[in-house]
Amino acid sequence: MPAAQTSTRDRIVVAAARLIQRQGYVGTGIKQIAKEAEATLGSVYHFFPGGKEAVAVAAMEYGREEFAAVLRTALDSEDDPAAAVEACARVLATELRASGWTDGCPVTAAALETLGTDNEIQRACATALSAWQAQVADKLLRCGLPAQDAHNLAVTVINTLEGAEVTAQVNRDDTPLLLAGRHLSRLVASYR
Amino acid sequence: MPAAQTSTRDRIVVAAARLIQRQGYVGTGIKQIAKEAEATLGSVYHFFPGGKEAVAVAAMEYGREEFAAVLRTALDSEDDPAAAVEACARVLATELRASGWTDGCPVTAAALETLGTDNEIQRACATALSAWQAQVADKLLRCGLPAQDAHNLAVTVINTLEGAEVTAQVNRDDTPLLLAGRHLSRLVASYR
DNA sequence: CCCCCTCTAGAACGAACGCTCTATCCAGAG
DNA sequence: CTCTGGATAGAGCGTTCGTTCTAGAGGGGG
Repeated sequence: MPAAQTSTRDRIVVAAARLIQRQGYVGTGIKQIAKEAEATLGSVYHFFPGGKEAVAVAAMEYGREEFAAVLRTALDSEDDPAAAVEACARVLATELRASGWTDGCPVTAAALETLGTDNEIQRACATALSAWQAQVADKLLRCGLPAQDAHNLAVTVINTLEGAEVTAQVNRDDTPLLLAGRHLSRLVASYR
Repeated sequence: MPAAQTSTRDRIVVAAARLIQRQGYVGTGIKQIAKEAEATLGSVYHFFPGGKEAVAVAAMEYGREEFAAVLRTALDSEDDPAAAVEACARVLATELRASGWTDGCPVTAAALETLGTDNEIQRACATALSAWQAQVADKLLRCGLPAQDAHNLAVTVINTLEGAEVTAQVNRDDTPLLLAGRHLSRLVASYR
């Protein structure tokens, strides 16, 4: 019984989330997940009879909540909506750099790999993106922006952060994220 | 000698580019590339002794030029820089929809899958992103924007389009791209 | 004519894949 | 104590992976 304290199931989900975030869905093997989680193959299939796809769905949900928490903290750290959006970009930049540029968006890679397949993973990724957009929209609404503007802006805010994060990872440089923060901040301010 | 007219090498590169764009680098097999290109495994390794990675690098370069051509046409279709940027988003939306939401950015998936590996594929992806940014920056410069603003904006323009395209693919809906166009247009206009 | 070189063709290899299966462990119920 | 069922453990299945290798097809120069 290694790596006690946390349940085996949780360790599997966390390990899967981290590995898929870094190597994608196809590039991550079930055996690798088991090894990283200090579990065995039998345990993985015990908790996830649906196999690799079921593990990935659980991992996407975990990643969604993890990222949502980061977003919430950043959004709540500033009263002004423009400043709040910029804070999100700053936090992402800090965390990405701290991870050695490896831990980007937890769902993008898996989403792109499973595009044509109409599966549960796609749905989980879409749900995550919607949830994050809703968080930003909620903040903008509470700051008094018109409903339509708030929802539209929230979509672009998340999308720009996603794109900037990818570029930051590829270049191993957080400038794209910081620029995204500055530009998004200016954009949001222009709607006040 | 099936599928004449085009050289075997070119068919391999084009097929690889399309497959990697849709399924990622890891998810695309060498044998699948050969089959799709109507070539044999021997031909693939004849033209690309470097193996799968060499094929992928050539595919990334092809994708870079293909996307650059689309970008060039869109940017040249409008005089006003804000309108030009919005035209890019519109063209991407049209093409993405026409492909059945499968043909997104030709390098993002491969870039994310090979993040920690410090290989040629990473370099090819970074080069592609830089090239596209340079095209946008050039347009903004020619429209009279200050050099610093033009270069910074170009980074965010490409990143936002990338992120919006991913969301559009996941949701099978081009709204994210159209919103990106509107917001980027407004952002660019605010720097005039 | 033959030689040679580019390109095509696909069998075969070891490794890794997702998954199934049986066996074992062990805490708690009776 | 025995019994039971959730949890753990990993060998082994068939398949596919990237790669290597040998063999042949085809055509221009000696």
